[in-house]
Amino acid sequence: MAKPSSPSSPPTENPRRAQIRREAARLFAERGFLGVGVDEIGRAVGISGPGLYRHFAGKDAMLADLLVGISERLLEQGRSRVDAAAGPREALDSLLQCHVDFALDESALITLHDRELLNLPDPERRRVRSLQRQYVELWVDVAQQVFPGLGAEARPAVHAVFGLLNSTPHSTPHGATAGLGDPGHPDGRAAMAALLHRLALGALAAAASAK
Amino acid sequence: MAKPSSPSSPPTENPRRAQIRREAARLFAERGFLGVGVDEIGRAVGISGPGLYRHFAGKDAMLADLLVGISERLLEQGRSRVDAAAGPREALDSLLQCHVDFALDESALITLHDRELLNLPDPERRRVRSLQRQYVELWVDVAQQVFPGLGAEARPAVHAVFGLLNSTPHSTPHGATAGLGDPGHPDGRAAMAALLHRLALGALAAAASAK
DNA sequence: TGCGCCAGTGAACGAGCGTTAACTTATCGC
DNA sequence: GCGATAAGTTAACGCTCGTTCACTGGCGCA
Repeated sequence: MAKPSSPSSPPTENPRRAQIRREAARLFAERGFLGVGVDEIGRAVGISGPGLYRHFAGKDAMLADLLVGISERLLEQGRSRVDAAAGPREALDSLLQCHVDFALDESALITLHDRELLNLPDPERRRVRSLQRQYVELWVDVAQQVFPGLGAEARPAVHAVFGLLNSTPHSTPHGATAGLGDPGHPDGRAAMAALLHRLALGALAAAASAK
Repeated sequence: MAKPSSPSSPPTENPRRAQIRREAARLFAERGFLGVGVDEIGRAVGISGPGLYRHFAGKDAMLADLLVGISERLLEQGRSRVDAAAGPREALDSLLQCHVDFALDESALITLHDRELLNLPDPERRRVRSLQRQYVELWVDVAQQVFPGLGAEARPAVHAVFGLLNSTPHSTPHGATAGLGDPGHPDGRAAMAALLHRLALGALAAAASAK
């Protein structure tokens, strides 16, 4: 009863747990939390259905683990980037690069992050919401310093930019880069990252100018 | 067996059907297609569960009706706006205004539009996908005319802009305008529309310049 | 060697859901 | 007035799904 609940990273992390996390994230992102059965998750990792309960307290616990994890990492990395930056402009670029990396490399988690909040048990949902709020706050502060013209529109503008950045999984279902060179080609990823960076900066700049 | 299936708009549209559509869209957007039961939809319109089957062939048919409807209206209105425009720049502004109106006024449908494609029966899913593809194509053509610098990045850029525009329901769950004046105030909506317009144009412009 | 634990299995349970069936009531054209 | 039809009702069926239970093979360790 005390085993399957885990602090975020015990000294020796069970590899099976990591495997389950990976496959569950992929399946949840593909067909939705309610659209995937535990038997299917089990089959994806080579064990069958109820065997998952040796590693997670339940299906809810898997989703909670994924969402709390991604929210914590986003906020933590975002903060460290901002702290390490020389000025607001560098901070914004660093935040952007960090978020784009998440969107491109962990698109499944990014998808879940704003799609499956509802299916979270109450305490974890509050925690994730709180982390998300702090992350937005971080962006709003930096954005207002770089673009003072934003004013009260900073927060909705930042939300919209998140929508822009997080849209990548929608247009490129499985790591393909929609029309930007060969999908598997490493330059495809770089081109997409650069494009997202430019789009986001251009959006914020436009929102801040011509009121 | 021939009654509950409807062409898009018979001369006299059953008001109960419209009511069911409205409530189902709201509930599906709030908690996901698989997260709401037919009893709940029935209760929302004042009848109970199986009574819905007098108006729709099944739960799937309700979702199909909603998604095909919004896809058709988006494409149809988009095309007529482009055809009526004097030039590419006016066409783009008109497309933007049209899409922003949809995002703000029918946020539930916009949410479903890219979230619940998976839960659609196969023929309707193909139809919706085809309509969406044509709608994207419409945007890509116009965007490339206004911003020739976009080149091959036009399509991913347009997808990203859709993510930006469609993010409004995420940040403002129920018609509230996150931080832009009073939520119910008519100016809140106008301010949000103008902001989204500027953000989208700025993003495209930035993507097209400084390659 | 034998004891205990870890990871996994298949069977079973209980709840919830979409759908169907049988039946009731009100409305409307003739 | 009267039968047909539209619009609901409740009860029930069948299936799926998350979870629990009893059990088992393998591995480390005294």
